[in-house]
Amino acid sequence: MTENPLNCSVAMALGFIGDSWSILILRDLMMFGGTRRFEQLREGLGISRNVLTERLKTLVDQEIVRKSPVEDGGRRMQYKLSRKGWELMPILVGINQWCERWRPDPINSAFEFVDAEQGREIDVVAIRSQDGRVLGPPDITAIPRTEAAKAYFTSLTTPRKKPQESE
Amino acid sequence: MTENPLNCSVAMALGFIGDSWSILILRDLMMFGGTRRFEQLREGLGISRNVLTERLKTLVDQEIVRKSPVEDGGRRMQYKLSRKGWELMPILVGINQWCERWRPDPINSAFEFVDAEQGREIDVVAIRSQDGRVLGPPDITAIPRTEAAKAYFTSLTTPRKKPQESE
DNA sequence: AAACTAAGTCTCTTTTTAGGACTAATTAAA
DNA sequence: TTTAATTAGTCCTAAAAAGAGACTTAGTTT
Repeated sequence: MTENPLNCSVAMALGFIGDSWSILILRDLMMFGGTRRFEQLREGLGISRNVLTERLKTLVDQEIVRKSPVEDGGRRMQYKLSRKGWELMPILVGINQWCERWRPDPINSAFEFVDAEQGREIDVVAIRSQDGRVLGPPDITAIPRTEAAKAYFTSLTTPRKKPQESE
Repeated sequence: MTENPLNCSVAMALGFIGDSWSILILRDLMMFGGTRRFEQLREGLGISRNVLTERLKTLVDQEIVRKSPVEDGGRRMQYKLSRKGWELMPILVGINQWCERWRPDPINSAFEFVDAEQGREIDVVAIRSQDGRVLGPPDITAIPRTEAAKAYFTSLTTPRKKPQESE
């Protein structure tokens, strides 16, 4: 991926989590309490070492994951989700729920996230209004905040030159 | 990406939305009411034609996006989010909110999603219990549902052979 | 009818990924 | 305490994917 004219947060985030491995690394970390070691991740995901090395480096750079020796001064390393990393969990759970909802076969999912307290099901990850109503597509609008974003809206909304509405 | 030992929904989904372009294509579609045309997407995103063609094909295959001629029988095409596609919106909004929360600079984001009714701010996309409490990391547990997932848990939790706890 | 445009396709180059072999520093075992 | 194994990588090569841009073709405008 090169440059994106509208350099929004999403585009930025996708710079470091917008590949399938990074999200799966985070999934594995979350599934196992937030901490895993290099070889566990590699074996679990079936990712090649060089790519895992590179992905972890990026995640550490972004402070999504922290790297530290298992014992002080040792060479064994562990990778641990930071708070910032943990806060991506709604995304993961959201993807998981979306898949469940739309998968063609009704077999159960490999894993499920539950409310730890008594193992109860969690609610659906959704967009809500301030007063708690779940909002669907027509209820949500994207509004541009920066000049660049406004330009993005106006310059590209008309597919063909139709400058007749000049008022 | 090749195979992933734990073939969970997330891994599956990342097979078709786990690259940065697909998500950005969806972002653009969502920003513009759900419908865009090839050239608008290409120009807006700065993606090369061949890659856009390929991405759209995958999204159409997955029924996340629908392709249809602008006029019946015409060659001008439009790409339109399906319901399945729209339901990825919480993911997008979640990523956007996460970015806002963790960005180092306090400049405003390029765009923002708002409650269309009176343009009010929306609530944070979060994981909630059935009774509406926002759940944080320690309150959520991943539980394996399939045999494969259970194996994934047990086979990989111990980094080294420590078979002394054989009971 | 001529010019233009939209939505691709094709080709070539560069960048990423996959798959392994190899390595240095520990750690564990005998 | 010497020897064997393991961990967390690096390095190399082949294969796949992405990027840039020229070219195509049928439908649209002028």
